[in-house]
Amino acid sequence: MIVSTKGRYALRVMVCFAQRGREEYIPLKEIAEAEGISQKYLESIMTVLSKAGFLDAVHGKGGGYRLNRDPQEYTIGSILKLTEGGLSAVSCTAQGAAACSRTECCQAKPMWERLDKMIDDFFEGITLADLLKENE
Amino acid sequence: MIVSTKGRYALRVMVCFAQRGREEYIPLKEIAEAEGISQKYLESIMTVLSKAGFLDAVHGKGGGYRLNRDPQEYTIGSILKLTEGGLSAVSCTAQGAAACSRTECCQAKPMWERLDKMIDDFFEGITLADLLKENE
DNA sequence: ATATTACCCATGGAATTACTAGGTAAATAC
DNA sequence: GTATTTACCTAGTAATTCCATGGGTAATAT
Repeated sequence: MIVSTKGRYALRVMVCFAQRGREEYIPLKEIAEAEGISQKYLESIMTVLSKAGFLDAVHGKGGGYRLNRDPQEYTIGSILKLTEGGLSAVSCTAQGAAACSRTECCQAKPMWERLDKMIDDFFEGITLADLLKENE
Repeated sequence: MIVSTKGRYALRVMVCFAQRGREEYIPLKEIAEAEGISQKYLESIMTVLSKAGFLDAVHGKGGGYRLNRDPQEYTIGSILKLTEGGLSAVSCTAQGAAACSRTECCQAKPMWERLDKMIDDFFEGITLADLLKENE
C-alpha cells in the first residue's frame, strides 16, 4: 500500500473543493458530512493542506476553506507527497532513510529508484482537473 | 511503502540463490548468515517460497534450498506478489477489499487502476537474471 | 457577548509488521 | 538405530504505523 487513508481523503476533499469552485469558503463540517469522513480526523488533514498553502482558510462565520489556484495547477503528486510524507515504494529509498549497509552492492537499488521515478512521474502527470473529468 | 522487509528479503535471498547456481542445496543457516538476516524470520519466508514451488527443498545433511528454474524464469513481480500478498498501491484496489461505497462515483478509481497496472507491468518486466546484471 | 469557524496538542485503540521461541518431521552419517 | 542436520509448523510478542477521538485556544462575524 503506497497511499493510505490520509492521502485518499485529502484527494477526495480536494476534488470536492474543485467541484465547488473558488467563490465561497466551505466549512470543514460541511465537507466532512458530504464525504462521510470523521470531522476530527479530517481536521488534521485540512490543517496540513492549509499550512502548505494549498488552500485558503478563514475563521469565523462564513469562513472555511477554498482552493487558491485553478484545479489544473494542483498535481496529484504534490497533494499525496504532502499528506503521505513521500511516495517511496520501499523504505530503502524513502527520505531520511538510514543508509543501508548494502548500498554499495545492493542488486535491487537501481530497480527501486526506477520504480520511484515512474510513480512520481505518474502522479505529477495528473492534476485535480484531470480527476474531475474522469467520470464525465 | 509498497514493498516491506519481507518482500525485500525474499528478493535478496532469491538473488543469492541465483548467484550460487543450481548444483548444490544451500542450507537456510548459511543464507541467513551471508545476508545478515535473522534465521528464524527468514525461515517463514523460505517456507512460503518453497511451498509455492519457487524453490526445491530437501531435509537433512547436504540439504537446503535451491532454485528449480533459470533466473530469467522468475519475474520480480511473481516473487513480490507471493511474499507481499499483492502489490496494490491503495486498499481500494487490493484483492478482497471491501467494496467501497463510492465505487460508482469515485473520481480516483480509474487512476488507481492505471497505477496498479503500471506497477504490475514494471515488476513483471524484470527477472532475477536482470537483477544479477545490475551491478556488472 | 455569542456563535462560528479554524487551529493546536495530546491520547487511545486497532491493525500490521518484524521478529522470537520451541517444538516436530524428514533425511543423512556413523 | 542413534545422533546430527536440515526443513517445517504453530504460537506468541514487541514495535510501529494508522486511524481516529477529546478537549481545549485563537480568530472572525453578527
